[in-house]
Amino acid sequence: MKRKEKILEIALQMFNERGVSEVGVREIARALSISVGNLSYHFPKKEDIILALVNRLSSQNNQHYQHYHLQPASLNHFLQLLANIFSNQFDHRGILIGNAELKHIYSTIFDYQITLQKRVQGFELIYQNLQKANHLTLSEADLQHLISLTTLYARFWLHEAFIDHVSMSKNSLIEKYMKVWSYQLSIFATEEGKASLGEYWENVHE
Amino acid sequence: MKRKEKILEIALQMFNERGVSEVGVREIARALSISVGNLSYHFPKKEDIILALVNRLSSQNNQHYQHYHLQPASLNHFLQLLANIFSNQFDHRGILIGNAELKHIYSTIFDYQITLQKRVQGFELIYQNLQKANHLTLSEADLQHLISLTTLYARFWLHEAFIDHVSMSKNSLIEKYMKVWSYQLSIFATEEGKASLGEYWENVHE
DNA sequence: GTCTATATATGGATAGAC
DNA sequence: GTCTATCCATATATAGAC
Repeated sequence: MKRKEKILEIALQMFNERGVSEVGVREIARALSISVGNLSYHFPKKEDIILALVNRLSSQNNQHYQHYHLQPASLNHFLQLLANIFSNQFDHRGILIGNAELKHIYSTIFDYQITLQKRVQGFELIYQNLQKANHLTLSEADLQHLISLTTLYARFWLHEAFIDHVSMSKNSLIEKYMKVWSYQLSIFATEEGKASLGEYWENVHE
Repeated sequence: MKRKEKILEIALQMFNERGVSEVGVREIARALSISVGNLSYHFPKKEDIILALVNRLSSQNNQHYQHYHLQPASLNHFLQLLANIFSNQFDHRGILIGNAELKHIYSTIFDYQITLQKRVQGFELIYQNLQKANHLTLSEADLQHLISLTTLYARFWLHEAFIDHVSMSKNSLIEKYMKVWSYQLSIFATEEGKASLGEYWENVHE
């Protein structure tokens, strides 16, 4: 089992550096000092490697969501959740960006439409609870708007970051994109909510 | 010259349907009823085809920007500009989505950082003029926020659309994503600005 | 589990005749 | 401009020794 994990680790590193389509199975095997045959024993197809990495990303994100819901709803905690997800996405950037096979892979793992629905419903629940906690003030239209923008932003900030700001560090990038979203949330935040956003940024800069 | 254009037209159509990486030069040649050698005569590398399509997209978008600036600044005209750009992007979706080579292509055509700067400055100018025209009320922070979100949204709505809503028609998709952005603009719009947004949607539904 | 070797397929790119 | 034929690289997949 150790070997499979090592393969995933090295493969992800190479995908991150050069992109999925630019990395061949021979190169992965060489980087691991094993043979192609051996690699094929563990992951018969290259897609199986990507699949395993996608699953890992997905399950890690789910853990972050679950952890969030154990806490009282607050914009501070919500930003922490986003930062964790952003960090996780960054670490898997190789398989999330410019990956033509990804769509096909998603359709093989699960019903993608259901995944999307769950994502939307997840943010809906979070925002509704933030409203109940008196951190946000949202009309129904505001809520739907925020959900639409959130689902897009939380997925594609990484694409822009990776294309436009290659030279920036992981932490700088996450901070940059978190600040934009924090600002967007502050538009709909109560005074209590704004204070909670402030708490997040105080903790970040310690 | 006729032949080159025909190649671009068919290639783009195939890229849109199946993605750049899934379409081979042999298939393009077959669809055109010419030989691979002949195709290579016009475009020595597959990348040259993509490059030509990227340039076409870029120059068409520039024309839309120029046309916008000939008109008085208004949110109505700005939405029209966005709709034109969205439409153009949709038509070139094959080369904009899931295209691992795109980043490399951009770096070969021009200094990409300068292109980015121009894009940001372009939106800055547009928003500043909309403020002068009394359609938007923006603090400096609002302005920067809106620019950040715009540059991201105007590029990646297409990715989300293509991944999540494959079955929707071009017009429905553009309307869906335009509505979200219209709502975002309305947050910062004056009464006059909101009326101008309303004008746009009246004309759309005629 | 791991190796070497090889079969098979497919993709991009090119050489040279017409 | 257009063709045919071929080269070269890479991916999957498998056989069989250790």
